[in-house]
Amino acid sequence: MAKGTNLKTAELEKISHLDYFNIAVSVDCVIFCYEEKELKVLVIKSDLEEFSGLYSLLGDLVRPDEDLDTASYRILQERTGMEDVYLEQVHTFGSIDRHPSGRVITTAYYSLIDAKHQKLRLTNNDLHWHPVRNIKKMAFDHKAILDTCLGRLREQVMEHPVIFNLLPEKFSLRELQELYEAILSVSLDRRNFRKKIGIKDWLVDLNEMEEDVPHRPGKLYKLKPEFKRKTPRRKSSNPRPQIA
Amino acid sequence: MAKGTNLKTAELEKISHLDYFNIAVSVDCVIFCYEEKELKVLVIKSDLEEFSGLYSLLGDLVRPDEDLDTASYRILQERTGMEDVYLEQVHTFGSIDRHPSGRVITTAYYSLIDAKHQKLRLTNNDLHWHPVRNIKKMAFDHKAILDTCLGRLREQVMEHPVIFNLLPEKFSLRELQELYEAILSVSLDRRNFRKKIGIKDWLVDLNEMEEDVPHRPGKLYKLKPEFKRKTPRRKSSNPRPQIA
DNA sequence: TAACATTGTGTTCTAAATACACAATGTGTA
DNA sequence: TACACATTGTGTATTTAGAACACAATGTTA
Repeated sequence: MAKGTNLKTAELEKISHLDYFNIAVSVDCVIFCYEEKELKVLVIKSDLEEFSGLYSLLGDLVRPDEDLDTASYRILQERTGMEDVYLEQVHTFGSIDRHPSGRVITTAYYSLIDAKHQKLRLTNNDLHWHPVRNIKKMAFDHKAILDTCLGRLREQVMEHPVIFNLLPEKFSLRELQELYEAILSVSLDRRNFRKKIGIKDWLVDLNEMEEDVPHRPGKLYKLKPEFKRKTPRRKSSNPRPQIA
Repeated sequence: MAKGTNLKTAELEKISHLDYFNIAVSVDCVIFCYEEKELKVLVIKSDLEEFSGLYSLLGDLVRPDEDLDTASYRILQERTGMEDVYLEQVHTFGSIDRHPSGRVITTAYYSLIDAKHQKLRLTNNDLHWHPVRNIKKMAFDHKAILDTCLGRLREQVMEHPVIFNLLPEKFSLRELQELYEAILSVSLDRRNFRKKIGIKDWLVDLNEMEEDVPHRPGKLYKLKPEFKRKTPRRKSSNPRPQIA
């Protein structure tokens, strides 16, 4: 092993039934939605004795014939019935003792979906949307995974038009602002918020109005199509410098 | 597997010698240093037929009894002889066919070290520092790993005092600016650069001057001790909002 | 002692962030 | 039918950060 991952085929075969392969690989998905003015995450009751009563994230072992992105996409599809979702890898958690049954490393993804479009397989009623801010404790290291993904979401939200994956096609600026406030746990000045969103030039004015609201209706907007990217953004390796 | 990673011990044992464990887990380290006014990366000649003549990053399989972080730290120590290094996880690469000899997923870390303090095990003379901007092609998917890590480094450099891990304890503002310029591939205005660094309040003026320079010597500075963090920063999950 | 390379420093202009108030519109209800 | 209510839509003044830009002083080398 002295030369890194430059394993020769023979070497690889020699060790392939030894300890080196006794690490299982899984993915876990932090699937966010926005419902009742709250950021929620899809969780399921843990069926391990050790974690009885606690919730866990949705995950699965990675199959030998699928890559990590495919595995997380599969989980998302199985659970939400949705085809076209925003999904991004965040971090890999690999502590020795993170899984009580053996050595399992897991790669965490976060996903943003529109609550209205999802059709949960709720036949299994352990599966449900849980408000993120109420969650204190989870099975495994899933609370740490959730926190890390929430941190990443908060970073992304400032700079990239990802948040729209949580909203229906048409939305008012009030709904958008409430969503930012829910994710960031802050309150924002309405005029400044509108100015800033305006500068970003992400939205199209649909010339339609809200309906069925018990107050003066607001204009409806949608995201400009060129910003609808469901696949993970590619990080430019040549960003505009911010230093001097 | 329908309940994610909630594997019961029995389930785990049942599958533990089946295909699910036929995925090997490795780490790869993108170890940067700054030498001769260039950003360099530590590489080694690939010893696979398929990649003859190409360089690869330093990596190794993760041992069943070590964390991912521990594994990458071990590689770093083995190769550079250094004890106290900056190391941060970046991304996990899991394409099915990324390794010609079998299914190997790898978690990439990047590391920043001071070229002067390192004692390379150069007995193996395939191992060397290679200028990052010359590298066009590498073994495996290592060029993509390098690019991703360089992208992360560029992001970090703007906001966090990580760059100082590439410099000796004492440095001049010119050296610091040249390092920023090397990493970001831009040229910066000297007065604006100094103003911006001043605002950040990262440095201590040592009241010492450069020596042995063929021109007017500049003042020497060092990083304030409270910013010396070798361990990965913890991402706050409650950042200051930048929206409105 | 002159040419050279580099240090150290400040102002103006522009862009973005923040703080803040009032008239207009549609709904619900007395 | 008119009033209370909730919310929309809009602009200015202040502060803060970024960008562009020039010149005298210092130490080295030839």
